[in-house]
Amino acid sequence: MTETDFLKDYDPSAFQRPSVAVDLVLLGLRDGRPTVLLLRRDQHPHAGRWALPGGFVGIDESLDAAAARVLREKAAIEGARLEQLYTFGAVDRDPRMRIVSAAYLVLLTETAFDAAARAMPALLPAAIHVPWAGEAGGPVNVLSPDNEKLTLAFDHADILAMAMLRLRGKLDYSDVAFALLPELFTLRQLQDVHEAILGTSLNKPAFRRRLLDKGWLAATGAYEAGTAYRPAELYRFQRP
Amino acid sequence: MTETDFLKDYDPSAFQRPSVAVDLVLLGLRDGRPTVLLLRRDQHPHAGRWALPGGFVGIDESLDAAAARVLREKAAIEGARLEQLYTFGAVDRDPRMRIVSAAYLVLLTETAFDAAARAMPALLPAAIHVPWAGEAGGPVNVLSPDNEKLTLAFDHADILAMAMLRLRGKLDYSDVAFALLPELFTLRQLQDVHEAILGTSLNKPAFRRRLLDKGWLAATGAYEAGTAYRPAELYRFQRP
DNA sequence: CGAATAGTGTCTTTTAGACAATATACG
DNA sequence: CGTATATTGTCTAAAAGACACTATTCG
Repeated sequence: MTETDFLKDYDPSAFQRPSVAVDLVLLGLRDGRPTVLLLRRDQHPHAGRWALPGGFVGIDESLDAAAARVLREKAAIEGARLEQLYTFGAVDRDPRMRIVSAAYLVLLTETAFDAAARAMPALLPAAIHVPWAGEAGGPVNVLSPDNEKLTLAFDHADILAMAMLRLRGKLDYSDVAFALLPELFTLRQLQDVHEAILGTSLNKPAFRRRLLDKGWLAATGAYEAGTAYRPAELYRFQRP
Repeated sequence: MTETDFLKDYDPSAFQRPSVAVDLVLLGLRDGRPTVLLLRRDQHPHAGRWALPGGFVGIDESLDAAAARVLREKAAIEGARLEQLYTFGAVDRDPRMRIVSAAYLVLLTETAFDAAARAMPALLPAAIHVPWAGEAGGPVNVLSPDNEKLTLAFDHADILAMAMLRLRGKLDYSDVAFALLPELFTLRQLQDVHEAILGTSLNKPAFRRRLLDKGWLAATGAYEAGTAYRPAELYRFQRP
């Protein structure tokens, strides 16, 4: 190792550093479709485009803590589950300056999603349409409430595509689906969540069997109310 | 948004920034066991402990490019496949200064692994022992060639544990296993790789059926040579 | 031929898909 | 009772596990 390398390793303060940021994918389901909360940029660059909420990471703040803070500041949400997704580090991803950004995924129940949209009127709930491009995933379309196709700022479309892909991949070995549902839910609601994330329809008896066999579901004996037909039993998620 | 927030968003150069680094998990198989290449630290902090090769990310260098450069500089490897693993951003993960580090996984064939170990004598090939702690993964043990348990520097044991977990998770829907094998390989070698990563033994006929049915394998008609018994046919990996 | 491992056949068990029958609510 | 959906039963098809049998090479 040369002297220069040595110094470089030991005194990186002598070198210019990238800024470090976090970006949040706030994901919920609306009308049975995956939906994300976006902020409209009104400044250069990408003025007029829609962006994921984000913020810089403080020098005394872990990545996770920064994500939690941004969640609080920009969406008024406390204590939701944050999961790191991927870190985007292309040199030119932000034309203003070099920013390395760790993307986080936050899964919201319908209640939490609506509360955030109400508390922060600047947040636009935009539906995500995932064209079925095979297992590999692919670019996603983002639609405004008026069904207009939105253009996202920076590389945020890539971030969103990765979020959807990750979600699909984790669907049947993790508890992500339950993070999108309220405490009590019916098996049909659970199946709807799976179908929305996968973008396919599933066989009902097989789905029930499979999920019940996992041992993650506890029947409550209570039933949904206010339906015009036979009410479904309510279940609760319970760690295996 | 307050004036302060506005300035903070627009002029982060006024704030202290974390350093950004990459750390590499250089993974191969030796004697049928997962093995990682480590560097011994001889400076404070964690002097005497073993660490993953790593380096700082330049201001004009993407994360991926930095990982490729470190791979070249510290392991003399060109053009291997790099896959981003996770970004570690705890405040105190390095006592010297705030460093956010993106961990990358590099899968090496036995040939490439040995070449790196020979080209860079400082690199120690350390066997990874993954105690079977269920699907969730867990801490891993790292053993020197003399079978002594090594203590890793910083949070590098966490990084390694995550690498093994990721590897296991991707094993049967991606081509990771083939990245650890030479161009031509036997089905038994492929099964050995799977067993080493999973830490379990697999059923031979079922394994063959499953892998052949994926359509990723092309029989070459050639056979291994120099065995004291019936030679196995050589296969090649071929995208589906 | 004996030893060692490659490769295959087949039976059983498990899991998933299809489809329909039964059950229960509301009005 | 009619309608709409929940829940279950059952048949079939596909996948995985177990185990043993045959095949091929070396010396």
